[in-house]
Amino acid sequence: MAEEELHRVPPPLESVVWRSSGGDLDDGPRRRRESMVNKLISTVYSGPTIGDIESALSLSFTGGAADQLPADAMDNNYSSGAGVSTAMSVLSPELNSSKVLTSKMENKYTLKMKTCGNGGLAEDGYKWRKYGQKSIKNSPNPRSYYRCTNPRCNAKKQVERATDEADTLLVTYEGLHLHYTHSHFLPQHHQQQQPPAAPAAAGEISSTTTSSKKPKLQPRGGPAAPIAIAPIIINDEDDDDDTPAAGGDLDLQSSSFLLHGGGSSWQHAAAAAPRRDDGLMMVGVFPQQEAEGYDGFVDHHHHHGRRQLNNSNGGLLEDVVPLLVRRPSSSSSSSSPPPSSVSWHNPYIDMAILSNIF
DNA sequence: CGGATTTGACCAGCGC
DNA sequence: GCGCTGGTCAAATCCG
Repeated sequence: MAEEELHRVPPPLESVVWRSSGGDLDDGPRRRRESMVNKLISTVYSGPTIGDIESALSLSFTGGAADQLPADAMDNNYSSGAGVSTAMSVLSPELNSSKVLTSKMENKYTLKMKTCGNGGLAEDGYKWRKYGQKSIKNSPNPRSYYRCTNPRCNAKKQVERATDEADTLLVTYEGLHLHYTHSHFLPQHHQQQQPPAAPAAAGEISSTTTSSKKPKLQPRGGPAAPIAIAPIIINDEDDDDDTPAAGGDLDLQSSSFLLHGGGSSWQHAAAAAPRRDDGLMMVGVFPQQEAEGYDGFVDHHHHHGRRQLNNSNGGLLEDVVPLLVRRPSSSSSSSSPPPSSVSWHNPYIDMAILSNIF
């Protein structure tokens, strides 16, 4: 099927993970931001949520703080290095507030993603099974329906091409993943065998996880190249038991992650992948609506004894930003620099968003 | 041979 | 009530 030819592996990501606002912040904003970041930090990803991001961003970026971001970071084509750029965009207002896309279902949000020429798709760390496809009225492109293969997970997603932008995909996620991303279960030693060069690693991932016909995150026959997809792994300075997460201590190689405070009530949290000629680029994360019934939600597979961050809005962070952002494994929790000025060098990251689309 | 995908059928919700 | 539409089911098919 032609639609499956598009499947691919996420492109390599550039280093700089978190852009500070230039390092000249007042102590107040800095403290607030550090507080925010610390809040986000825990040793093991324990399911921070959209609400976490939103609250965190509101602490750090409201009051015009976003203006303090580097100009390039404010640009849709934020560039963090030569040959690397990331992009974030806001869905058109009608789409953002679309009643069509807004479901009664909570935790439903849409990713607007842009393919970059290779016709490929990034993985999102989860394994999906297609269970239907429908032609949608007034749309030349069919909509595909996917369900998470995890039996205890009711997460679903719908994928369709944007009618106005041939290279743009609209991926609507619905429901919560009650488990780690697929890659989280990869043997740690696999992940530690990650080659130091992220681009090469990404290439290997691409070659090993992409087949000519039915590329899959984890092709049958076992895990291929170690994939470091991930929710944001946050380290809590106050938490000494900085034991490795399920995914192990991953060196973040060539990663790029950016939380961007939006101007609206919704703070867009986007994991920005570098643009690559043959890559796929996620251009935005847009919740359909604020979820309301997931207060107290705890993913028992995530917390590992760690506190569950406030989850007022529901929606696992990994659903929104399926990234693994973890400081280099060599760093201990006690010696790690304050995350507020996170600039991890040689970090490894593997962003994955889409899978099994067209 | 087992698992994933395809695809027509079926069902529910909604508007008229 | 009827028709339209979107979402899901499930048998057939495909593929490694």
